[in-house]
Amino acid sequence: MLIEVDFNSEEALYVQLRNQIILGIATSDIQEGDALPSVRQLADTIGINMHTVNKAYTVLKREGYIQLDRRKGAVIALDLDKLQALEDMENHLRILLAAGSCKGITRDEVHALVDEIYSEYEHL
Amino acid sequence: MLIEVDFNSEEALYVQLRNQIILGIATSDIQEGDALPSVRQLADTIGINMHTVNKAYTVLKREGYIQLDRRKGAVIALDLDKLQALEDMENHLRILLAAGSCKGITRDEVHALVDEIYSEYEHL
DNA sequence: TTTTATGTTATACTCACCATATAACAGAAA
DNA sequence: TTTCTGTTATATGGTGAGTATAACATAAAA
Repeated sequence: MLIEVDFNSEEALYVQLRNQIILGIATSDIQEGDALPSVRQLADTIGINMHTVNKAYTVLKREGYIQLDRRKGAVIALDLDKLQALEDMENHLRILLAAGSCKGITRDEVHALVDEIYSEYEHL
Repeated sequence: MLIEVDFNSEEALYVQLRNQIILGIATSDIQEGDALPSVRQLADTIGINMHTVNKAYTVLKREGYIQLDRRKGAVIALDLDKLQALEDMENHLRILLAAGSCKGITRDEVHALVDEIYSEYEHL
């Protein structure tokens, strides 16, 4: 799996890593049981510090996306706390949709966007 | 319009202000042409520094939600750059939906959430 | 005119977070 | 034993958040 980082982005590096790995899981680019590169290896590949990768992995572990195994490394292991996920999504959507609504984005247009994006996550 | 702030939140105070004002516009709590409190007045009301409110207003101005008038103060004035808004929403949704998809949230459940939230923005 | 309130700008300070650097440890694989 | 792993600790430079104080030009109200 290819992981890239934008050093000019306002977003923290470890957040970019976290997001890209979540995207990789959603698009089935990496799957349950697959191992991610070691913190030192990934850090060396993209040219950043080991601790930055470690922080991304720690966040992903806390959020229930991976488990850290001393033998296998960081392994994709999804913790399906769906209620929590729904609550998180609702909180984020409430702000995001409010901003869109102010800008004239209709409910139907949001539905179309959701369909378009979700179709990227279902081409099994 | 009631504006509250959570000092224990991880989110920056000026971001909380920005979000609440956008929510206020979306729910028609405040409307085009309405004036927001002055930076000093709002800062005094919620017990924070003037510059923090000023930063929120500056962001809202840059994002096209208000215009700052020396006579009327901060006035709601929507700049409908819909293309930019759609692009922003798509970028945010791509991450948000990926996380949800990993957690087992279906496309239909997202649609239901969108409908539920949008209905709060349309009870004119 | 004087007073008051406005947005705006400048500077400086504390605090927290980000990213880095170096180092060390215990456990497991080669 | 050697090597690699995750993990932890400590320190440093940089950046942004929030506050504090101050000053300015403008415009409304007295």
